[in-house]
Amino acid sequence: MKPQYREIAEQIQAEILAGTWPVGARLAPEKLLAETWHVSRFTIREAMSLLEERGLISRKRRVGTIVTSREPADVMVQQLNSMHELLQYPAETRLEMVKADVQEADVALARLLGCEVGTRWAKILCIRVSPGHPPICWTELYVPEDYAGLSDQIGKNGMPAYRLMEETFGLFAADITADLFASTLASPKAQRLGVEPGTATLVIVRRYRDPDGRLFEVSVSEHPATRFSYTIALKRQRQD
Amino acid sequence: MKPQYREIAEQIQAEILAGTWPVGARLAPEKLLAETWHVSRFTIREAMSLLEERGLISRKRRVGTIVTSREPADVMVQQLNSMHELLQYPAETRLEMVKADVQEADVALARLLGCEVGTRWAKILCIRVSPGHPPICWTELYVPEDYAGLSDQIGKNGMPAYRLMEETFGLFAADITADLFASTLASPKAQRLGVEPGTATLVIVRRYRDPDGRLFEVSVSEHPATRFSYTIALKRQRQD
DNA sequence: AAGTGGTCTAGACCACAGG
DNA sequence: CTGTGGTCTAGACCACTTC
Repeated sequence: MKPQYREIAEQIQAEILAGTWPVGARLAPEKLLAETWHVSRFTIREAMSLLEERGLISRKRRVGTIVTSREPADVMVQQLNSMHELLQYPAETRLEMVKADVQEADVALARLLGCEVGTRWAKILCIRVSPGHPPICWTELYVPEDYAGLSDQIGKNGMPAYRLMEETFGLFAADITADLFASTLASPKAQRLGVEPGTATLVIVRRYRDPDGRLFEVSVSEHPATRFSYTIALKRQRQD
Repeated sequence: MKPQYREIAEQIQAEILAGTWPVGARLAPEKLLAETWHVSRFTIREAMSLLEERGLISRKRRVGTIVTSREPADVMVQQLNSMHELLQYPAETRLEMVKADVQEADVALARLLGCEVGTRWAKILCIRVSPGHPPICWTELYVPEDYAGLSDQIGKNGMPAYRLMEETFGLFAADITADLFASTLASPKAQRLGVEPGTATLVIVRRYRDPDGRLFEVSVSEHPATRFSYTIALKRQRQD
């Protein structure tokens, strides 16, 4: 037997899809809906929670319930036991610093980082190594000049750089984006990694932002082909 | 003012972390917890919902509430308005079929597809084109032999292949994984795409499984460098 | 038979956005 | 001031699992 709140959610969802309540419209208050459907407000609230989960409505205290979308969002969930899985490097690998300096963002760097031209960034060059294996990748870390002290911490406890930033400077990575594309490896880096210049590489640009959207770290990693692959696993839920 | 159910959830979470209730232990029934905390069962249930969301407990009707993890899972959510965003090809692009045949999985193919050696698969070769632009990528689709009829549908309505599979054969892609790595492009494909053989490419292998875990489509796409990049955006929530 | 979480009722008070 | 969703109480019945 299907619970009432599911039944009610489905019917309201159908009505939203049919356009009975267009996007932007305000639904009747919960109390009134309860009377209309001849159920208690509790049951209505359970139904509303379902619709909210699906991204169809937005509920605001003292304001009301607004229709925000006509069709349920297709929600894909990636669940990680720890953020480390986002990085996907084996635990025994370590980041080794090669060189650190400070530079002003020119047009090219500003585009890469997604920042303003002229801002000053600490640039930390590293390689990721694994005992008994060839190096995994070449990594360039960019952090705002104020956080240049990060370079002293690289490789500590095997922690990834963004975690060091969180611990050292009290930041929180609330929003992470990763861009992945193919390129070829320039000569000095190729030498460091022990491969031919011009080798195909997987480039991953990761950008870390705090809860206010401020960019506080960008890492650019170049992985020679065959040494690394990146996996994304997503689950999709049926809506009903 | 923090609601009571949040307060209670936090304290129980702290106790789980401290090991007061180890993984596998059963929490007191909701009714008893309500008495212990001097609140109604509703408030306890709200608290339990929070803990369940965080993956700390599992609730089963007529059985009880079991501790399933000591620390909250770091939940990263990728929300897509439609599954098409997973594919990330502009809407005006289209898949064009080049050739279709059937082949038996040898060791190499079985490894690529993540299937058993000896199973038979329809192999459909395609290129993804965009009007007025050079081709975007070379795509090889593999589907179980029973679904070989898919090849007649390729490019229809501009729908991605997995959607055609869903519509045509009543399947549902509940679980999708994507592997990304760099490679170089072999000669015949390079010619088709109008680039030099040996050009660096981004390879994306996508595997689609139905709710029972059965693999029903694998696509292998090779994107010449500079023509395509893949973006992942994740949000992380603080657990209190 | 006893005990469990899921569902549901019929109330209540609150703080504050909006007219 | 009114109306709103968020929080909360104190009950209830159910279907099924476990004893």
